[in-house]
Amino acid sequence: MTRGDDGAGEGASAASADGHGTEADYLARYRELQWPRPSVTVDLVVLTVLDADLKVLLIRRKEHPFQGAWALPGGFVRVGDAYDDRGESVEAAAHRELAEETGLPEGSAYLAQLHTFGAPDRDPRMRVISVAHYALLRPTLAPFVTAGTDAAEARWASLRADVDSGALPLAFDHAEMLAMAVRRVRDELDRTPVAFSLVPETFTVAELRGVHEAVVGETYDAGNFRRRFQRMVADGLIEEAPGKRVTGTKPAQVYRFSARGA
Amino acid sequence: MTRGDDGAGEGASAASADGHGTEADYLARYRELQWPRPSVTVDLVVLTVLDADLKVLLIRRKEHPFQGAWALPGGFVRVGDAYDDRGESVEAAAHRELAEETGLPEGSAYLAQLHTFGAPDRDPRMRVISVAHYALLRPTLAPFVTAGTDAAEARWASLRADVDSGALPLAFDHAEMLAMAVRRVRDELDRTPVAFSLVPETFTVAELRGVHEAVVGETYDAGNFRRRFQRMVADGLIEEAPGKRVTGTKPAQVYRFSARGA
DNA sequence: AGAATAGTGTCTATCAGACACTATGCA
DNA sequence: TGCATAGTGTCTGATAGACACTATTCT
Repeated sequence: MTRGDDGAGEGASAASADGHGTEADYLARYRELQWPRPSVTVDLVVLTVLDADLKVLLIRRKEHPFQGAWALPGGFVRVGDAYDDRGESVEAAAHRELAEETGLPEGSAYLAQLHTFGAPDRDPRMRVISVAHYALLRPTLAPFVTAGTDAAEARWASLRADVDSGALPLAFDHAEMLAMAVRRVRDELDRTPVAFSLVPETFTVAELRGVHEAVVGETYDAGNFRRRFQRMVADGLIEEAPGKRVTGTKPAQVYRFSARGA
Repeated sequence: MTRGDDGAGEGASAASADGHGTEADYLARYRELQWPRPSVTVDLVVLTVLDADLKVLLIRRKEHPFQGAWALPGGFVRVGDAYDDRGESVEAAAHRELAEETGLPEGSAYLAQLHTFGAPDRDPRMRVISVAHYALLRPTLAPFVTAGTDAAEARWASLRADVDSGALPLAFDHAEMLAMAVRRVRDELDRTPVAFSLVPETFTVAELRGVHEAVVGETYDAGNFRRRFQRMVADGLIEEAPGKRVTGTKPAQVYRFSARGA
């Protein structure tokens, strides 16, 4: 790049090409300058597993564009006036939106940044750059979600049955965001403890296996999966919890995630 | 979130609360509205391996703030007027900046998005959200880089000797970006073919091993690494290239990356 | 008693790590 | 000739996958 338009760098060289003067002087002069700026939003891929099926939270659009279509929840990052009031961080915006869209208190779900989508025409109204995030919600909390959404219609859509089939086409580039989120979660499933964000606080071996199967989309050998599970117990990643899970058959031991594990 | 400020969604509900009318009408009215927007930049963590040492490209800042400090190269994403002229995509901005900062033609390096940094005060001048990327450059191209950078002083800094030691403190939140980039590359090294972006077009077993060692920061058993290498040959990921690499001792077979591999 | 799931054992193939070793070209 | 590096062989332990099997509880 040429001098004068680097990122967080020398953007004010047109106002202060020599770079002299105090920093305070510099900042004061800096505000005189204005370049066009994009709107910045966060979009959320909120995932859970219900009925052994991977689900995503979708909102029905009431406005143009894509009126009536389904879309990922999201919202603008609040930037205040961008100078004296700087507004919220991107992370804070994502947490705030997640709480607002689900009606659940902040911290109810695992939330992480996914990817920033910045194609010039991704929103027909104007230039919008969106920082996509993914959130993993326990199935025990999922039923409470729609209640929290004010006005807008919301639903848990099945990835397999509703989205991949094309029955529910998504607005904007949200299909791409969703696909990337699923790919990411699949990838992290075997390398990070994300799976524990998709089961109840306490869970059985079969329940954890069910989450893996729903996310990856194929079945696992129950015996082999149990051995992996046992290793996690041995490593201190998982610990026994009191009680048994009563099903229609032999009750199963319940476990909980142990944060102090490897 | 509440109606009226969702991300790429219903931002115009204040102007068109009923959602009726044609989409064209809607877009026309939409432009009347303005909220404060952040500046958006791309920052680049450009990495290479020289002398068995992981290096990062740094630029010396000539302006406030952080005048005289070292920083990652970067620049604004061009958004045109954000309406009729939408400007470039974030990816295009990253590629453009990489070419401008290095003086190398586009496509000379592997480039991927890393993470978006959006703390409200990360730039003291104003609200700036930066989409950080990382780029992996072959060591054979690295020496040509500084020549391409106009005016600004640039250097290949050693991560170990210059940055981690604290000898070269970085401006803004660039240390965090750098740390995240290194973590990411380490992570991908064994799961993706990124290592092939850090060796010459043709390379020996020892050269590829050297890249792994420089990135991870520990030595590998030569014999064991060779077996991994051989498996990649067997899988078609790597193929023999003509010629031998002449060193001070026994010449070594050279190989090349084969894109059609697994 | 029978169904269904919880939970165990075993065999094989693959791979990482440790390490001893041979082969070859240059100084 | 000696040395440094290229390149090979072997052993062990950890793990994934396939699959057969036992144990326990509910209906």
